[in-house]
Amino acid sequence: MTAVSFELKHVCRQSGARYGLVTTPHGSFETPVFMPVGTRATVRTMSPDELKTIGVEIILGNTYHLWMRPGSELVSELGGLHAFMNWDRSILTDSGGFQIFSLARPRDIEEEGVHFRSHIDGSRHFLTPEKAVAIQKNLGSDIMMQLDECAPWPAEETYVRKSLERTTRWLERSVKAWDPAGGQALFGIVQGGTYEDLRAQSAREITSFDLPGYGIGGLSVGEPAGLMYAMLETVIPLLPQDRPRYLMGVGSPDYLVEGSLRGVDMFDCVFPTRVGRNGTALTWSGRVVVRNAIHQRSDQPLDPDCSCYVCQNYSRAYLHHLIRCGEILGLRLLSWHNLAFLIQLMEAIRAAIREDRFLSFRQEFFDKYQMRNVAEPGALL
RNA sequence: GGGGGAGUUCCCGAGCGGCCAAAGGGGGCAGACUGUAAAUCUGUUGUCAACGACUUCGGUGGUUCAAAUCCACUCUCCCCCA
Repeated sequence: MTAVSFELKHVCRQSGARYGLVTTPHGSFETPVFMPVGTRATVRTMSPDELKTIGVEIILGNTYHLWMRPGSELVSELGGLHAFMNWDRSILTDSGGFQIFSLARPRDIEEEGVHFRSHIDGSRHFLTPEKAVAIQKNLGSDIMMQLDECAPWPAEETYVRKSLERTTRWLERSVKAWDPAGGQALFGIVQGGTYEDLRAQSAREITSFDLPGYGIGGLSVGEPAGLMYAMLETVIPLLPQDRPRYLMGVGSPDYLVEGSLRGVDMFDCVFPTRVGRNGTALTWSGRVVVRNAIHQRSDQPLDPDCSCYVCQNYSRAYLHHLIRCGEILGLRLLSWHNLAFLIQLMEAIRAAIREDRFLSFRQEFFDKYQMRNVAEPGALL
């Protein structure tokens, strides 16, 4: 019995998009799903109870950050990440692969692993595929990610090939370090930059390992959206139907719709929380920069069609004021709304897939969703 | 009444003959943010017919090729002594 299982429940007859169910030792959730990011054992500004109220069923933690502070042994000693942070639903932990991309320099990466300077105190550390598994074992997440190398964009083809092939070798080592009967799943990660042949090569190599799920990494790192969609169209047909596909680090509402259409089951992103802390709300009409002066006197909610606590209780004018003041409640309420909005969006996506009308839903969505900022509250009507 | 100090662009505050439309900060206006070194970062912030021109540094009048910067008078504020 594997720790994490996936059941493909329905394929939309109109679009081919998937609706499924993932079960972990900490519960089940329907897919496509959005997973809020809680890098340091907390989704910034949000309590676990609030996340539950919103309807969040799985969140992320980060291997690199929790390794640096407070340390994975300490988390283990206190009963694992679930107990430590008082979150009894599912947790997926990232391996530190993204930190290779954002923190390490190219020459710090070698075959054996990657050298890091702690961003906290500057101390030197060495992360290997085996160590990433060991740390995640201490954390006790439901889904562990392999240590991978996320190449930047743009990147030379030769570099991307070397990096994807190393990611495959790192997966082999990760699998050896992993105990499939230990209550935790391990996902491999497809890389390959924006080269179709390399993406296909990586997908074949990674899926040669029989795993509970597969991540698609190295996308949404600055490349045009069209390129990302093309890569998904290359990779996803090469992934097994009966395993969840996780598009790492995505994303914005439009990406979630387009990713779901192409067969992605799981998404995660810091976007809603970060952008919220910086004064932007996500709505059915597009992005609303509540920080902007135009909302100063608006008694309207962020989104009239949103059922979240924030939209039921606070005006744009008040949120504008809180953000302008730098008040903590402002950061919280915008994070809250943005997460709640994405959860509602995913619910709507799943419903449309189940009811075989996802292409229609997508059309309606983009008819209303402006890719640029929405200034006037009236534009919501 | 006597002595000393200060008035700078929305605010605070540098500048103390030319390289000054005037540092820096705040505030304002806008942009970015996608497996979180991000409650962060970036641009912009006198006017205009705008790679040039014009108006600004309490006021007025001077000195000088040239003044926010020097001189005279004047207005306002602060401190000390009586």
